[in-house]
Amino acid sequence: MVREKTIGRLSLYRRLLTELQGEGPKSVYSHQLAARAGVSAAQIRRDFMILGYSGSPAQGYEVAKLLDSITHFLDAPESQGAILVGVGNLGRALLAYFGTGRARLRIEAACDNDPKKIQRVIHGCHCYAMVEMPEVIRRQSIRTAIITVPAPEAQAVANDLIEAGIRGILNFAPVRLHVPEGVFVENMDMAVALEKVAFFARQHV
Amino acid sequence: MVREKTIGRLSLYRRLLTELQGEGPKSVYSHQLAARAGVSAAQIRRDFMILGYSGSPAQGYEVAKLLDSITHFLDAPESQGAILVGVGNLGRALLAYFGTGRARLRIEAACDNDPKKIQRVIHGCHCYAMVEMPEVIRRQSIRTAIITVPAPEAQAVANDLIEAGIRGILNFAPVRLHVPEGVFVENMDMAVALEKVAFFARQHV
DNA sequence: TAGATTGTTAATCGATTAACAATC
DNA sequence: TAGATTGTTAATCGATTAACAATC
Repeated sequence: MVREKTIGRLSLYRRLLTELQGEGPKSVYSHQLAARAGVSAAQIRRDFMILGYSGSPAQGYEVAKLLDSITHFLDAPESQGAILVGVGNLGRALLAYFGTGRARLRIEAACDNDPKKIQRVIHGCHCYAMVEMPEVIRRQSIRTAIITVPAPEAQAVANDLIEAGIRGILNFAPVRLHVPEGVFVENMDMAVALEKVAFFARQHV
Repeated sequence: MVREKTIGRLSLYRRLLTELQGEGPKSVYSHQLAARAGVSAAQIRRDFMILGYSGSPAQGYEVAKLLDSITHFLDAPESQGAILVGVGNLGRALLAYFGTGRARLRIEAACDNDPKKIQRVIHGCHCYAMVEMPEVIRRQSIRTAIITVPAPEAQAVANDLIEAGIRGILNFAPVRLHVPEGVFVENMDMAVALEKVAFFARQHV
């Protein structure tokens, strides 16, 4: 079983390597990537072990081959889409953010229950009514969802999503979701994050 | 030295306890809070040890006293504000999110270099020009910042913020910031988070 | 008392780092 | 070769959980 943190780092390495590729160099040493990623060189070499691609002591790692290996490891064979539920301020911001094309994962559909939003295209993404959600998920075989609804609605939305076949949730609502075994939830709790930052800002004189 | 994760959990407990208080009960057992927080009861008892408030085997923890202890531990004696840099889609969404009053920490000022935004009030928050930033930070003695500028600008913005006295940064730009010792950075890397979710959504059949 | 929960230590678990022979 | 880097194991570090006497 691959660990959560490793996957996060691989995703980060991929972005850094893509940037690096634009700058010219064909190969890279672990310590060079380490400096950019804010991670130890040993950690990086260790992470790369699971990719099945080896570097050489002389040249380090070939950027292109490394990128291929990471992509092969991280991405689905077929392209994979996500659905966003809750087209409020934050939801719209995320549609704009992931709609830029930089992102590897496309948000293929959005849902809301505000009649003013339903059947409109917002930041390039079609907004469906909540009742249409299960059908959209099944039709486009979506497995990943982003929850940006208000806290009191989040659990109900999560239940419906899982019922419709979603197996991974990026949750922006400030609630801990209860989900069955086999469903992965990543919480982006911005209030907690900001309080943490404020706390440590105060510690460091 | 208190650990990062502990602070995050305490912040979460506080929110859950505030909700609980609204529902009536005067006291709570560790295992009840555990169920809501998605954390083990032992972990919770361990976290509470640092607060200096003890529960009783008979009644558990008094909700009101527990809240007081957490607030005393987490919050600054004087109220503390934050500054947000980069009033794009995400920046505006965060101004709306933290402007609702639910949040304990107020965003007291925003900055951007778009003339259309400067000197306007956005979601209740005044937007200053970037050149005014250091003065605003010093005048209002702000120590916490939120970065929502595009990736290429993030490091330069961070440097200016730190120069002006910021000691904690909540970073939404997809870059690892290089900061001197004594400055705390929390990265909210949404692209990495979504890729992680998509990966594990695929694992769990 | 009997039973459940607390505070706290010891044991476990997992993740990171250090180290080093093998390699180019 | 000499020197630096790789893949990989062993050692370290830290965080979580289990356990249990003390308490109500």
